[in-house]
Amino acid sequence: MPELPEVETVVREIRAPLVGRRFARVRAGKLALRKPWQPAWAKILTGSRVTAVTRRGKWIVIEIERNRYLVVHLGMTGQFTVTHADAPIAAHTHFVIGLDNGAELRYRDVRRFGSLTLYAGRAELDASFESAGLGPEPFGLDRKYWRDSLARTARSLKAVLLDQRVVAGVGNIYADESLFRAKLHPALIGKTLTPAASDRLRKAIEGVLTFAIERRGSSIRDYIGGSGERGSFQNEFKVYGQTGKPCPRCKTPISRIRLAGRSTHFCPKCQRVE
DNA sequence: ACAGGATCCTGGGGGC
DNA sequence: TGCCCCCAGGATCCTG
Repeated sequence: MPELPEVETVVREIRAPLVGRRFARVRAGKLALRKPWQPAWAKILTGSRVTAVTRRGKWIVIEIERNRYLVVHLGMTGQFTVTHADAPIAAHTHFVIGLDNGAELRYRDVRRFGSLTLYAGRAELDASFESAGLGPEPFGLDRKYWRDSLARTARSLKAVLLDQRVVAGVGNIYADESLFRAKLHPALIGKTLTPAASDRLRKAIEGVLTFAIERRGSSIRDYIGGSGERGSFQNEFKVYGQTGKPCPRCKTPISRIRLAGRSTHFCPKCQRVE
């Protein structure tokens, strides 16, 4: 579910209630997430103070004193919230971390595609991102890097946008919305783009993500922010999930195809194959 | 190198 | 009400 705007919203909303607090109690559920949780990690976390909360691509990084990093991925249905301890614990809640002021950090994930992992040190954290080949953040992307990345590949633009090694943070919603904004067909082959079209796409990604963060992300089914409230960018979709509805620019019905293994939405008239 | 499919999971919605 | 099928903000592995 969550792509960069949703993850960024969670990070912004859990940062204030977490930074400076100590983890007082860590309770892990029995069901496994995508990466196995080591029971020993609970002991390490207990009593430790949070020093920072940041984001890298779709990953949440919670920095803890003594050089530990709790890294969280929300998968498709992950929810990461700070709530009052007396709030009822929803089904599919896999982690409850009590804070020293009585609040609770909770991780809920219906499909369990997400993960929580503890890294012992910055080097280990960096190595994990590096071994995955995680690409640069989409904001302030180097123009030449982006042009070259496209010029080098015979893959479709949709496939490139979804590839976290090329650019980190874009997922299915924002790939489709970015391609619409840039007026580029999702099936266009990277190496066929003109430099101008490449630049247009780079700026479209930034524009769409920035706007989506302002709207606190998209809440379609499961997503909620760190404070538990829904986002509203789902009300701004131009093409994602708009199959058959009129294109906001030219009124042509929005098409839906399967591309790079994912549902792909676009305007067959505005987004030319060129 | 790349496309496509399967996999990990659970739940919602539509059709019958 | 039940059943079956398809769908879902992701990542990764395997085959051809």
